[in-house]
Amino acid sequence: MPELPDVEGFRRTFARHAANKTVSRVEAVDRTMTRKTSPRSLARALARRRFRDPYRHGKLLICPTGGPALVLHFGMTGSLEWSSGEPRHRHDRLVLVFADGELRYRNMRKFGGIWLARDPKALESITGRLGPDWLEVSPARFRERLGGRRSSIKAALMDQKVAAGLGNLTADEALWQARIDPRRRVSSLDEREEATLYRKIQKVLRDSLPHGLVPAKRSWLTGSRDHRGGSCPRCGTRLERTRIGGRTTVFCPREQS
DNA sequence: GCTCATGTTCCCCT
DNA sequence: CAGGGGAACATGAG
Repeated sequence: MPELPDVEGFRRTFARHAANKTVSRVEAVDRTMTRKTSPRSLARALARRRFRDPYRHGKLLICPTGGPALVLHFGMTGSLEWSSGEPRHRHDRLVLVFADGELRYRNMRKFGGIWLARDPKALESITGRLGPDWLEVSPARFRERLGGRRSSIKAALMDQKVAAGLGNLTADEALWQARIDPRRRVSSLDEREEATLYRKIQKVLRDSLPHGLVPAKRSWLTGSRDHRGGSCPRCGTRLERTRIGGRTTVFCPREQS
């Protein structure tokens, strides 16, 4: 699931249950998921620390303590679950234990990862490869960062160095709403199309935020993309699928060309 | 058995 | 060097 709206949902979960609270201990850390640290170092560094308000950069969730910060990436199947009694799940890869319950980082496929940033410089080494967060980037900055690319527009939107947070679903959705063919070269878009695309991306993200996921709305591409033989919610044309950047890409061949 | 999956990275070509 | 294709990663679901 995790694209920007999903991670924003996880941020809210963390803020509600873990921020301004002290972790009593850290358990069940899967050692194949820790990056540049080990389960033991992580547990030692976080135990008895008090979390501050978490924030998000693209698909990364950053959880500062005042000392080290916990950084989570959810890959394709990650989530954050609060529990005050239910048994743990087999895919829980990290458990933060608090006095009133547990916050569990769950991740079936184990893409993504868990980092410990001991100082601002270490944090910068984790986030530094990402472009600005999509909810913060201005239209001018977007155009500037997009400029000069020779790739398809969809590949550029998925590239987290341009701006961070879009994924396969949100990229397809915004391109469909903007009526732009995902296969087009970035250089072929005119100013008006770039402006429309920017607005649609912002709209897709902002409309999704309250749900904490990208909703499968009937009026959106998301509502039809999963059915075999699905049709365009606007014009009824049979949707087409192809692969761009290694990912399934769904679009309306009539309106996006 | 087979295909496909909302992410990222790395290798090999062009 | 930029970018595309494909594979890899790990674990399912249908």
